[in-house]
Parts: sequence; structure tokens; C-alpha cells
Amino acid sequence: MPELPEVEVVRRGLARWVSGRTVAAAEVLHPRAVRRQAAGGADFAARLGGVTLGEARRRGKYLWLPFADGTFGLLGHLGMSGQLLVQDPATPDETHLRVRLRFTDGGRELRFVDQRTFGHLAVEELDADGLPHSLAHIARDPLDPRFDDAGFLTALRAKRTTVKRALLDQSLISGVGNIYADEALWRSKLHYDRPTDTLTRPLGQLLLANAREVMTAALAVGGTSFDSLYVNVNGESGYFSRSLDAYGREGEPCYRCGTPIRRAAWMNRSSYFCPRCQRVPRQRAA
DNA sequence: GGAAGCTCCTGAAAGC
DNA sequence: TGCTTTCAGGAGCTTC
Repeated sequence: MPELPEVEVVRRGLARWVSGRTVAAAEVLHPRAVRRQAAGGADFAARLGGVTLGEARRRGKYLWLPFADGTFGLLGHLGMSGQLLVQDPATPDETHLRVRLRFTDGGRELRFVDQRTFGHLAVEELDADGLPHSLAHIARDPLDPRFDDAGFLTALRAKRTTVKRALLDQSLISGVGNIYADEALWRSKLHYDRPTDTLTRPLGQLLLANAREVMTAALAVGGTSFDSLYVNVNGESGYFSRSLDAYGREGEPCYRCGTPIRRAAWMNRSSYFCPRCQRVPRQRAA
């Protein structure tokens, strides 16, 4: 499941292997992969033909390659199972190949492979800052040097929701998904259902620092791979799954206190937590 | 307007 | 062996 570290690994791969190259042709093999393209797959392909792709950029879990003229860009989101692979044209097509970009230099092609089709690609207009229009509501991520810590803490405590919901709210803080939310909460000894208005400012700062720390550590080892669904542009897995403290460890002892980690159903997904270290607060702050 | 819940999707794994 | 059910979850959309 690609979150910020995994997407950043892919962005770096695109910057190395794709930026600066000119698209010869785009081929859409599954319409759902370009469902955000209002005018459809033919329009998507037509807009890409002949354009030179600039430096790969990222905001949260979104990636984009601006066109050389800066007016439009190729925007992508990997969803749950999306992969952007740089492959030799002679390599057989992957089972779930959805979009292919061939380049004028005849070298490696860019393939968008996505088993569960939650990801998508689109050609979008960029604003004056070079940001795709549809990302206007996406907050900066905590690894962004221009992330506003104070503003985030104020907004977090003003929310009338619970802390894990807030961490997954991409308009508040981007890049955090289910895995790193659980890891940041475990490191901060916070229960996922803790109301945000009961968080003190120091606790909020601790949570933000832990989110940063865990994602930085994951990025250093290529991200988290549980299966073949997340790989970098060369098809290689990351190694951070070996370093997770909570996520995916149901029944295994907490590394702090030895209590078995629990998995709870939460919003049609799972939350992993230590029932001893991460207790539910009894009441809201006044 | 903000928060909560639903839905999309595929394939592996588990259960029968 | 083969069929059915469960599970994984990002984010747009709908409902309250």
C-alpha cells in the first residue's frame, strides 16, 4: 500500500528514468485507469503524444510530471496497488498493465500496472505554482520543508473528530495512510479513537514528530512492502515491513510492554494498537 | 460546512 | 476439488 515514503521512492525513480524524455505514444489498456480524464482515454493519449516530461514532483501520495511548457502535467495516484514501472519494451506485458507510454528515444517504456484499479493517471492543467488543479485541497506533507507545523497543530486540535481520522485526512496532512498512522500512534502511545480536541499541544507535536520519524526511516530503506503490490520503478521491494512496531503484528508482543498487539475493525479497515500502551481516554477535555 | 459512512475493485487466503 | 466469503484500503461521493 503506497504511502508517502513509497511514493517518494517512485518519484525518485521517475526523475531518474523518465524526466526529460519525450513521449512518442500513450496507450490506454483499461478505461478505469484514466477515469479522472474528463474527455476519456483517447483525449489522455492525444494530450501526451509528443510532449517532453519535466522533473517529477510529488505532494502527499500524488505524483506528477509537468510538461516542458509548464501548462499541463501527467498526474498519477497509485491507489492501493498501482505501480509505475520502467521496463524494456521487450519485457512481456504484466497481467494488470493499464497504461503504457513509449518514448521517442526507443528506450525503456513507462508502464502503469494496477491490480485493484484504485489508482489513476490523468493529464491536468497546472496552476501558477505548477500544482495540478485537482490537488488544491491536498495539504503539504510532513517531509515538505514548507509544511506548517504550528498551523497543523492548531487545525488538528480544532477538529471535532478522532486522531486517526485526522491523520488520514489529506486536507489536513498529506501522505499518511493506514500503516504509518498506526505506527505514529504507537510511537506516541495514543489510541486511534482519541478525540483530537483532547490532544495537548505537546502531544500533537509528539505525534507529528513521530509521523515524520517513521516515514523518514521507511524512506531510507525503500518503503514498506508486504507483497508484490508495492515496488519501485525497477520492480524492487522496500524493507521497512521488517521494522514495523504495530501494523500487521496482531497477537505479537508489544516491543515496549510485551502485551499482545490487537487488531480492531475501524472504518472498513484495520487498526493495530497496544491495548496497554495506547489506552482510550475516558473523557474529552473541557 | 463539517464529519461520518459508503463504494469502487481484484485476487489471495480461509472456510466449508 | 471447487465454490463462497472475507479481507486489504485511498479517496471521491453521498448522507446526515
